[in-house]
Order: sequence, then structure tokens, then C-alpha cells
Amino acid sequence: MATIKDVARAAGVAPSTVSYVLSGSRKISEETREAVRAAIERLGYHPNAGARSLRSTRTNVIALALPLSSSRGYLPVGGRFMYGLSEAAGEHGYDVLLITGRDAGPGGAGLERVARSRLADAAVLMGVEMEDPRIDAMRELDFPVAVLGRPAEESAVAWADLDWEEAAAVSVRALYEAGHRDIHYLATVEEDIRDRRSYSVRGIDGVRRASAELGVPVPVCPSSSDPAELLRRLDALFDAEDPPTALAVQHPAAIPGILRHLAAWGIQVPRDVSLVAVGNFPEDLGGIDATRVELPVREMSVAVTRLAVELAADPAASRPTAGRELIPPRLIRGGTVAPAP
Amino acid sequence: MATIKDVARAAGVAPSTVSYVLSGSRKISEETREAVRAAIERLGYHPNAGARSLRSTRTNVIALALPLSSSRGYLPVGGRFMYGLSEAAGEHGYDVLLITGRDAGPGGAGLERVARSRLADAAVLMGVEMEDPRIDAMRELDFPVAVLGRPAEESAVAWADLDWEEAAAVSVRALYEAGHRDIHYLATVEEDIRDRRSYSVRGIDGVRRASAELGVPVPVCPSSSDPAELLRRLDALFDAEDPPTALAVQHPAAIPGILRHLAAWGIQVPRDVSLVAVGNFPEDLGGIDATRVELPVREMSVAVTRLAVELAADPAASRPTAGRELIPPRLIRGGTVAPAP
DNA sequence: GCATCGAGTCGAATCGATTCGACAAGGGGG
DNA sequence: CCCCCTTGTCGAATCGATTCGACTCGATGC
Repeated sequence: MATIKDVARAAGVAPSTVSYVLSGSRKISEETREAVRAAIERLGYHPNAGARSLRSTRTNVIALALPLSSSRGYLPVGGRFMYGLSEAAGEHGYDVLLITGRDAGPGGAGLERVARSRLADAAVLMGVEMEDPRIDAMRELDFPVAVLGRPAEESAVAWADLDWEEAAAVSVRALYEAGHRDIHYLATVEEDIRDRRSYSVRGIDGVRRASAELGVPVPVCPSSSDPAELLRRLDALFDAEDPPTALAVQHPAAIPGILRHLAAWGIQVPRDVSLVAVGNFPEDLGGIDATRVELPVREMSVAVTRLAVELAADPAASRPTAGRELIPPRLIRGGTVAPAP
Repeated sequence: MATIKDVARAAGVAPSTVSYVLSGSRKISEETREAVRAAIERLGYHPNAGARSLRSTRTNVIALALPLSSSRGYLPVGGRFMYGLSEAAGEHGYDVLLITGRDAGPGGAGLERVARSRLADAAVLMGVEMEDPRIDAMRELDFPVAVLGRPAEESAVAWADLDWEEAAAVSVRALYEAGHRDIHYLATVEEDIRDRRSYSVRGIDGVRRASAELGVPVPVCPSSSDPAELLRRLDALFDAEDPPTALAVQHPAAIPGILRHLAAWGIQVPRDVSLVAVGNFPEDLGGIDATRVELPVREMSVAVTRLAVELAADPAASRPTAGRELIPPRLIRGGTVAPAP
């Protein structure tokens, strides 16, 4: 592998000159610059990452911590954000290092190991709890952190998240505007509500707000990670006095199963009941063209990466004003909402 | 951040002694070792990754290249393997660095950049084509590579893959054994067949083999990435002279949509038609408990990681016998196969 | 004609770990 | 009693890049 010395020799200059050509931090004459560039090209030179980070204390790497979900093991959402973050980081000249599983979560050794060994310049934490001990741990190490999700104490750390409260409100309003008055909200799985996860709590808050605004009751029913149990609750809903004419569902993964189940009862969407999905992945609802408020994976990734990169470049920026990015929801009209009868 | 010198001073020894305690490559007396360990603990010392890799030319990082799929953008499968690989690598003391998108594919600069700058000790390539120029490029750089998927020239590179041929054969046999004689195989999407992707071609080969073995014709129909088009083909299938009594489907993502569509026609699974899924993700078929041959994500990750780690430790091993891991399929019996009428 | 200045380049120190040769102390054999 | 070997530890060189101070050379000012 070619080193900076090889390049210097090939170009007939000193190693430091090569370095200055690369960094642009000192003025180098046009002809020298050209000679160095040619040598670099010819030798296929890339600076050794270890040496560079040792000397400059910058790695150009962002760590992405994808912890286990307490209830469901690996988060499918992690895969999507991995792609989003990797691409966004690439545009800033950063690579992404993974920390997954137990290691990535609260109390996990992985994040601290990466911070202490300077494997990365900053970390993006996902699946953050409303209160997260990892944030304080990293602050003590002076390790910049940005969070995907909205922590309880918003000024404690830089974060980016979808405005879940507004997302839920938007979904309810869309159904109201189509004329529905018997709207039910199928919230996140109950474990998440119990753990007071941010998107669960805020989603329900948004429903309450919209309900009050519109002057229409919108009952909230928690979903279940057990498909059979979920379908039982669905049955209970439709067996009641006045069955809903519209559903907003903040558990997108369950939607294909829900539609199948309703179809087996002869209930068709949107003929008999309208449906809005809240928080599904872009381009993925099991092939259903639902009316929906998507999880803005790309926007969130771009936002959180920008925060992380800024902090990495200037760790001092961490304290005074932790960056905040509340991303407004967008309603996408699909084929699962019809006017109320 | 504490350095090895700080630890040495705190423990009253030379830095080299600390290093030997850490690596165990020289004998150190029990009491010195204890003193060093205590100092390390007290200071929260972790070796600086840059310095370590500079000196030792080992980074303890594996790069994971997740290229774009020509037809569908980001591979959902990438997210699953990311988790699998990260965990498997962790058990060997390695971290995982991501290379995604255009950068990760053939001709992409990412992989070469990582190799040349020694950001990683080895790479795992996924979504490898039957012929893949990246493999030769990495060989020229003496950069160890292991592949998730089965390349055309099997001895050219270390690889791990599900035995797709046998997987398809197993699915057909399972239906045959349940008494079905009108079995159809819904293969991968046609773009993949056109591109002669390994799992597509080998899946179809497996069907041919099973069909010949069993003495029963098994027509093969390519799937489509356009849901509407797929459903049209499905209709054509069931509108024909003798509609199938059983389907094997190597396009798991389409299965929820297929079931919904059949249900709308009054065709129930498994009452009217049996179904086996081939190559779905573990614990993910949109909530359907299908009879299936899963993609063994965990086994494949473990296997390919082992290959990559071996090559990283001893790059010379690359040439003589490139490792091969052909993972046998396992049929999981779910509720979508019934005896033939 | 000499001092000054700026542009462009070089040399050397440095980052933090690894690793090899050297060496001190103690034990055993002749 | 001396030599040699083993055990445990140290010092110094080294990996490859960055960066600061110093230097050279030609141009400019007076």
C-alpha cells in the first residue's frame, strides 16, 4: 500500500507538501499541486485512516447505535435508518460504524468502547427512551451524540424526530374531513405505551388534541404484538354498538393482517371502513396503497446526520443549544379512505 | 482521554508492560498484571483505535458492502444481514463498518476507499452478481473478501449462501408429499431472472430437478415487482384449464398481497390452494404462519463472518482454498399446506 | 544595494500504541 | 565461584499522517 512518502518521492516533494495539497490548508503552487495529484492518482494513494485519526484526532466516522427493542428484539426500523444514515453521512464525507444489540443499549459496553477508543467522532442513538442513561454517559466522555427520537428533556441532547403528535392529529383530521364521525385510533403496541415510549405517548396526545379540536370523540385502543390478540380486539371493536366507520392505525406492520381479517368478515376497505396508516415505512405496506402519514426516514436521517456532523466538527456546540429537528408529518392520499356513508 | 502512558504511570510500570498485559504476548508477573488491570479499570482506559491500527496494521473492523439493487433500490435484506453480521462480528471482537448504495456496488469507490485507507481488515460483500468485478478489484489490493451469495465461479472467493436449489426442491417436495400434483412455482421477479441472479437461477433449477425426480410437471412463472401485474398473472394461473392446487412462492414480500387477492376471489389458503414460501425472512411474513423455507439469516451471517475473520487473520489463506458454506434449507411447517383434495 | 516581505516548501516533532532487543535479578549446574 | 539460562521488565524504534516553525528565493521598497 502506498504511503504519503511514496507519493512525495514520486512527485519530488516533501511529505508535508503532499499533506498540504490534500488538506488545502496551506498555499501550494499550481504545478506542484498538479504533480502531487498525478502521483496520487498513479499510485492509487489513500491516506491511512489509522495514522490520520491518530494525528488529527478525527476519524470521519459516525457510530450508529441500534439497540434491541425490549419487546421485539431487533428493530426493523433500524435497517431503514441504517441506509438513510449511511447515505447522509457519505455526503458529509463520513462513514458509519454499527453498534447493535445489547451492546448498543443502555448499559451496553459497545457505545462506551467506541467513544473511549475514538473509533468514531460522534454517535447517533436510535430507539431512545424518554429518559436515556446513555446520553449522560456520553456527555461525561465529551462524546458528541445526536438522537433519532425525541427525548423527554428536549434540551438535553440534539435530536431529530417526526412530529408524532401532529402525525396522529393529521390522520384523524383526514378521516374527519372525509365525513367520518365514528373514528377509532389503533395505537402502538401496549408494551410501548406502558414503557411510555415517545412516539406512543405523543401519538395518543395528538389524537386527544384532534378529538378536542374537532369536537368528536376518538377512542384509542392499544395494539398488540400478538397478531391473534390484535384481531380479537379488532373483532370487539366491530362487534360493538356503533362500529367505527374509520380507523387510524399507528401499527403499520399489522395492517396487512388487519385487512385480511376484515376481508374474511366481508368488511372491505374503503367501502365499509376507511383507514389511515400512521408511521409506516416509505414504500412498504405489504403492497397496499393506503392513505398514510409515513415515517420520513430520509428526512430524519439527513437531519440527525447534520446534527451529528456539526457536533463532531465542533464539540463545544454541544452544550449551549442542542439542535432540535421536529419534522412535520405529510399526509399521502392513497386508496383506503372513502367518504363516510 | 487516558492513554497507555497514563496507565503505565498509574501502575508504576513502562508503557510496553501495559501493552503486554493487554495482548498477553509476553509473560508478566501476576502482581504487575493486577496492578495494570486496576489502573486500566480506574482510568477507564481503552486503547486508541487509530494508534493501534497504525502500528499493528489491524483494525478489528469488517466492512459490510450493501449495494443498491438494480431494480429496487435498497435491499430490505440488507437490514437483516446488518444485524446478523454485526452480532456475529462482535463475537469475534470485530466492529462493522457500512458501505451502502452506489458506493458499495461494482465500480463504486467506497469499497476501494475503505480497502486502501485500511479502515477495515476485510469486507463482506452482499448482493453479489454471478460475475462480480469487485472481487477481482479487491484481490488486486490484497484485501480479504467474503461474499454473501454464491458467485458463478465458486472457487474464486470465499462465500456463504443458502442452498437455493435445494430450498426450491424442498418446497416442491413438501407440496408433492401432501398429495398435490398441480403445483406451480412462482419464481423471483423477472428482473432478477433476466439478470441471472444466483438465487433466481438456482431456485428454478431446483424446481426442475424436483419436478424430474417426482415425475410431475411444475410450471414456473416469474413474479413481478409491480403488484398489479403480479396479480394479473395470478388470475391467469387460476383462470386456466386446470388451476393449481398448490403454489410455491419465491417472492415472499408478495405473499400478503397474494393471499388478499385470492381471498377476494373466495379462494382460501389452505382450503382451496396450498402454499409454501421460499426465502422469507425469519419471523416475518406479514403475520402469516406459512409453511416455508426461510432465509437463514443468522446462519449465513455467522458463516460469512467466520470466513471474513479467518481471512483477515491470515490473508494468505485467501488463495489456496477459498471457504465455501452452502447452508442446507430447512422446511418449517406452518398452516398454509393442506392435503390435496 | 540592502533590508523587508511574502509565497512556497521543507524538516522535525508529534499523536498512542506495538514489538524487538537488551538487560537486571535470581536460580541452578558444573 | 563463575557462567548460563530463565523470568520479568524496560527503552527505543516504528507505523503514516499532520502541523508548526523555519528556511529559501525572488520581488519590492527606499
